[in-house]
Amino acid sequence: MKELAKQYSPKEVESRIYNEWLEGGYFLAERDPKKKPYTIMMPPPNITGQLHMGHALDMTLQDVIIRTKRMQGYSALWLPGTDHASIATEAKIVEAMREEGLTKEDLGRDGFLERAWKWKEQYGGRIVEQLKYLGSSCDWSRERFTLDEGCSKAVLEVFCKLYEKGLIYRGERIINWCPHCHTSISDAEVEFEEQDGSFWHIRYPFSDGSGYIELATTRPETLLGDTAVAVNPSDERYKDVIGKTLTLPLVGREIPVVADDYVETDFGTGAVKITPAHDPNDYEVGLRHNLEVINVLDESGVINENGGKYCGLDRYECRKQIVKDLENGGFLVSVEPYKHNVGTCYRCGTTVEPRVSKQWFVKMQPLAEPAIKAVEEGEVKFVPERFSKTYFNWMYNIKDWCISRQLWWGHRIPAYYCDECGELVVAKEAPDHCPKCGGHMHQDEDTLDTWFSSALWPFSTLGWPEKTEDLKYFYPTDTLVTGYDIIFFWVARMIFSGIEHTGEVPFKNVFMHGLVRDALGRKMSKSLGNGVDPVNVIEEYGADALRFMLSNSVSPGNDMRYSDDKIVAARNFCNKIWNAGRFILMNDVDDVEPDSLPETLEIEDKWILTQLEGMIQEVSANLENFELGIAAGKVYDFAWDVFCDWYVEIAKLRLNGDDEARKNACKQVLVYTFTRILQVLHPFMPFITEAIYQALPTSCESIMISKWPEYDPSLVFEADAARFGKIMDLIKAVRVIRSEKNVPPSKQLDISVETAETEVFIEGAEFIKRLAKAASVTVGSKIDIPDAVQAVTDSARALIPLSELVDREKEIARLQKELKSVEKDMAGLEGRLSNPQFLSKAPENVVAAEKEKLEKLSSKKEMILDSISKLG
RNA sequence: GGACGAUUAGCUCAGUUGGUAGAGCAUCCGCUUGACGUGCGGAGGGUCACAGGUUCGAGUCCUGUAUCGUCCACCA
Repeated sequence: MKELAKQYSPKEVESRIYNEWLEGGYFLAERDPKKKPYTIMMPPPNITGQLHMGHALDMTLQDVIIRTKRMQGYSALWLPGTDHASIATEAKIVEAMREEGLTKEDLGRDGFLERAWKWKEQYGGRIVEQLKYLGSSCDWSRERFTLDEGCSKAVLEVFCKLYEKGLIYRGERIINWCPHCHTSISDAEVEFEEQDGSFWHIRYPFSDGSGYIELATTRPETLLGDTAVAVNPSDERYKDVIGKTLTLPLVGREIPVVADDYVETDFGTGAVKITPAHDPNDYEVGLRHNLEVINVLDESGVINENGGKYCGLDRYECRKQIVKDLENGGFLVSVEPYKHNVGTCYRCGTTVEPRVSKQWFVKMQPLAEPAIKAVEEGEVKFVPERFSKTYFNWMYNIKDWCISRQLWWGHRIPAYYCDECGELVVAKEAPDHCPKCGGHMHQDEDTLDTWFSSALWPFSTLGWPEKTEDLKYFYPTDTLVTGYDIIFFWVARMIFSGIEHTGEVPFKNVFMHGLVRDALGRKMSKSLGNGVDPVNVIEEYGADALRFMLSNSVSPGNDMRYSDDKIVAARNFCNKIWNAGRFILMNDVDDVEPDSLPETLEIEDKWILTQLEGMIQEVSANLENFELGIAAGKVYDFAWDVFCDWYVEIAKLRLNGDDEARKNACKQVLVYTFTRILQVLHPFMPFITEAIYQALPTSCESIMISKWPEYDPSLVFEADAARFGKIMDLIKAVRVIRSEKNVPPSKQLDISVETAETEVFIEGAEFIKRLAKAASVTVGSKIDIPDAVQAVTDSARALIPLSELVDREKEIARLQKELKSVEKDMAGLEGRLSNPQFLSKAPENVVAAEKEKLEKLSSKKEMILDSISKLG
């Protein structure tokens, strides 16, 4: 007989079992032509990162799905990997270097990259190890890294292909510049944040001395780059000044007044200073009016030589100085406090500066169109569906994607320029010399946006652009699991990339989840210090508890809260399962034939099997529809309330009895049912279910490769289950009486059951004895016991002679109260059933169900009335 | 300015196609019950944010309002 400890201790089993899985090779996905593939690509965590609750949720959901599919007979591939996260990683390395007094330039590009790779070796493995603590069943043999050889090859291929098609171009545009990260960032990487600022009203004098124009700005320092003032052509106030010349205060530059529809007449003064180099709208105006573009900021946000005497001042220092000078010069009219949205860098939070510079872009329009269509036509489905709206909204208004970054850590842009003639060549391999003049060529200094390589993840990881066997078998993938926060960054870009480069959508389903917040609903963040480290939680409560807590409280697309209460509840559930297993094993089940049922099934067996089948059917459907939280809840209820609290308690009757045949039959049903509970629970709680499974008599060496239980209608016994339900109802009713009358469990009762269905309760007498603590159970169609307390159900009433406890008045009052509630329910039902509209319009089965309810209630009412009359 | 989400028991949240509300935790009562006190049995507690509408019937569908939250846009 195998024995388990009284309490489940995760630490003792988790690492052992994970290693067994690894050794068994169960995570490896084979290209089995007899099986259907099911593929999930893991959203690659950043190499710099540590596992946080968001990862834990994301990974748990993926593991639940992939484990289910694997058990369901699919060739299930969950491909893991990490992301080089160019900007985030480079920032961290630069920061570390700064503590040593080093800059990037000190090391040079090669030296820096060497250091970055070392960093990757050092920290890249950490998060992977943490994924293993969680129990993640990824195919580690296929682990990838966005900067590895294969992914880099895919990036080169894509870049060159898009360039040849004219979908990648280089040009001078206004882009978002992060003065802290020293790089351009894409529109998606800018986060807007409401800030308190000021609105400075300034007057720009006309050059001919005929007065001035008043305008307002939130960024006075950009005045240094002004090359015009714009007004709306239809604005009566400024009709006569269009075309006149102004003298830019402090600078003295002559700038024109131009007319442009972009200017709103009812905002501010109706006149706008135009700084083409440092504002996206102004840039557009500048293009329309052929204005000069004067860049006044350097890469750190410091005023450059174009700023004249302000050169060398930080942008905010300059702002103060300019305001002071404007005031002294009499140009400042007024200052008002002003709340406005300021763009910040999503990585470092620094206020971004729009800046004109030469960058590489992806032309989005032609790529977006088929990607929109794929979602519209349901080739890619969002779960929940509403996120497709977010997706469409972004895709319909898409702008070209700035992909060049002034960083070193990343895929270097495969563009080469001739030192002599400036000729540009884009090629996978560096050309020896200029094809035009034979001159020496040098490579573009910039690298690509990290999301450029992530966008290729679903196929670059399978070997694309080679037509590998893996690619043929596992692509397109099935489901992407990720948070709604990266729809733009990643999901959308994977969709158009997949379609463009492979001709197929990269995945069929996008299962979105929300954020894990703290117990108070706040975002977990470093600055708040409210983050909960999943590794600590695993150490304290076990990976299964964490996983179950996360999957039990998830609902698609919604945020969730982490709380200690929930994790404790999940831990307790683990313990419950553990002890159920322990109980079964204590009953000497080694010889039980696995996966078979006894020839003779008793009523409680038929009942539990009926319940089991229903649960299997529902949970399988819920999992199929990505309703993981509902699925987890159902297994929890079934395992705890149905199996442990009822079936196991009743099983003890046979297990403690002398009839060996019945004993063995009971063991068999116990093992059969519990094994299926473990299997259905396994995707959620892989470790504990494996530990118990291996101790049980089974036909498979590991639960994770065992066959998922399928709904078997031959094990559904509705009539028997209904009869058993009547017995349960009576037991519950007696328990209520016991509790209300404060009858201690040690006091055994003599219970008489009066019922029209005597055979049901004769069959259930033993159950009633055990679960309602009765010394004897007498069943009859007519029972007359004076001074009995009565427990009434739909189909029977239990009479309990408790003369010493019976206070007639109180008992009558109690019954009267119950009568009232029954009558209330009946009134509702009768009302409906006497409504001709209801009878004619409601579906038949609904009407029949209502009638049945009413019949039950009315017989219950009769019994209560009878009880009252007997007492009175 | 636009879009979306949330609003259900004291707290955290379920509620799958409309059939008169559920769980966990918390509270209260009882329990040395031969798996488990990380447990067992029982109880109390909700006019499902508000106002209309559709329907025989609405927590569930429609319209509007309020509060909170998120995303997008960015009027200088």
